[in-house]
Amino acid sequence: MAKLDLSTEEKIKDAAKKIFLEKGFGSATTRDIAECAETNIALVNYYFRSKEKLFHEIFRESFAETFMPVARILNDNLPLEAKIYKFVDHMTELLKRDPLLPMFVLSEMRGENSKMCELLTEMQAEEQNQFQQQLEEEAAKGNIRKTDFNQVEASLMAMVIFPFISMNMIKMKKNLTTEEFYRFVDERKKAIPEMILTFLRDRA
Amino acid sequence: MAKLDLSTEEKIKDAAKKIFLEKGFGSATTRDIAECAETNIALVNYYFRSKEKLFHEIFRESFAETFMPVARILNDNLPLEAKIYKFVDHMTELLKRDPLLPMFVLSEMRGENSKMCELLTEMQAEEQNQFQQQLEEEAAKGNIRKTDFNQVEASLMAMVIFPFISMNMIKMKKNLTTEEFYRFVDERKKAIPEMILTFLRDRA
DNA sequence: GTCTATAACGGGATAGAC
DNA sequence: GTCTATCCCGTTATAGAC
Repeated sequence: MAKLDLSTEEKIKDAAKKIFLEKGFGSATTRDIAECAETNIALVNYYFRSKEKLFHEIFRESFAETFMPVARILNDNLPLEAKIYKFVDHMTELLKRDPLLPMFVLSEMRGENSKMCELLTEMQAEEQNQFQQQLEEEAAKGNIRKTDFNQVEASLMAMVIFPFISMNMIKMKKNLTTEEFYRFVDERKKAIPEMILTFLRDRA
Repeated sequence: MAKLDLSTEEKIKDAAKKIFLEKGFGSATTRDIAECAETNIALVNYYFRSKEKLFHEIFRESFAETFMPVARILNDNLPLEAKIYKFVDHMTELLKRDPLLPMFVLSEMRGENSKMCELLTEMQAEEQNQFQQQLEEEAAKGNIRKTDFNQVEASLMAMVIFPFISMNMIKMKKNLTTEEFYRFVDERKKAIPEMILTFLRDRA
């Protein structure tokens, strides 16, 4: 059980991630986190100074270090079809490991929340949208339909991410176990690229 | 200004909806709500007994009375194409009036939250999926491709709802004002049915 | 119905011993 | 680094005057 050998700091961070992802900043308490990490409140503050600082660290790691690298697959140098399949596959696998991540990130950005927004703007300053360029070039060559890039991008992201955001609702409505839900999103690894590519290739 | 003539109870409910939708249950405080309704905490509790009771009332109204009726358009007796266009159009208009609604509903269902889940199960007990039957019939007739209904439904919902859940992120990333964002989702009223229908009609 | 005042509680943070 | 005890504040909820 390697988990028991983790440093206290790591145990607290793991616990904090679990609690924050489940409850969000507002509903999570430092007591929850301390208890879940099998220590006490004083140590949480000893290592991280405050609940807010701890939250920021979790948020940054979850978003910048976990989510963004996968999102950047769209900027890889790959043929269109392979790229879309790879993106959907990798993103789905990431979200299966961390299904609460999208809800966590997005729910903390409600109401023009200043703190998180700052974080994000600095993160994505670099972005360069190789994907947009690729779609335009393929359209110019007549290989695919001419489309509004933003619409395609939004639909792609939506189709991959949204099922995880509404996971509990889907599981309830369709009466699925977690395994069945994961089978469902695994099937989407094929269904989503199929829909997008069928649409793109149908030159209207 | 009809708003000033509202009964105190209505003013409190309106304020509560605004605050809860912005911050979620955990981060919203009764003080916020009272202040926003231009009264005091005592009156909030006088009319609604507790913060939690007030929340439940808002949640039920938002979901059952606002969201579900539009979702049920998929069970209307309409030709496939007209139905999809109507659904996307009505849902988009609903969400433009209440852009925080999906985030609100879904974020309160994290972590297998028992309270909200009960509410939802009783609500949707009736559902009968005329839409699924319709897709199967059209496929049998050879008018559209044979598909997995759950995948199509998930993609449709995702494409309509997800942009509102990630509204702040989109606005920031693409540097959009609220008006520009609304123009973006208005364009989706055409883009989404187009993608779905192109896919369905392409008999693989 | 509406307000002021306050009780009762819970949460974040810290002091200080070890 | 770790723990116990405690402070202090914000929050919910209510009692009681008007």
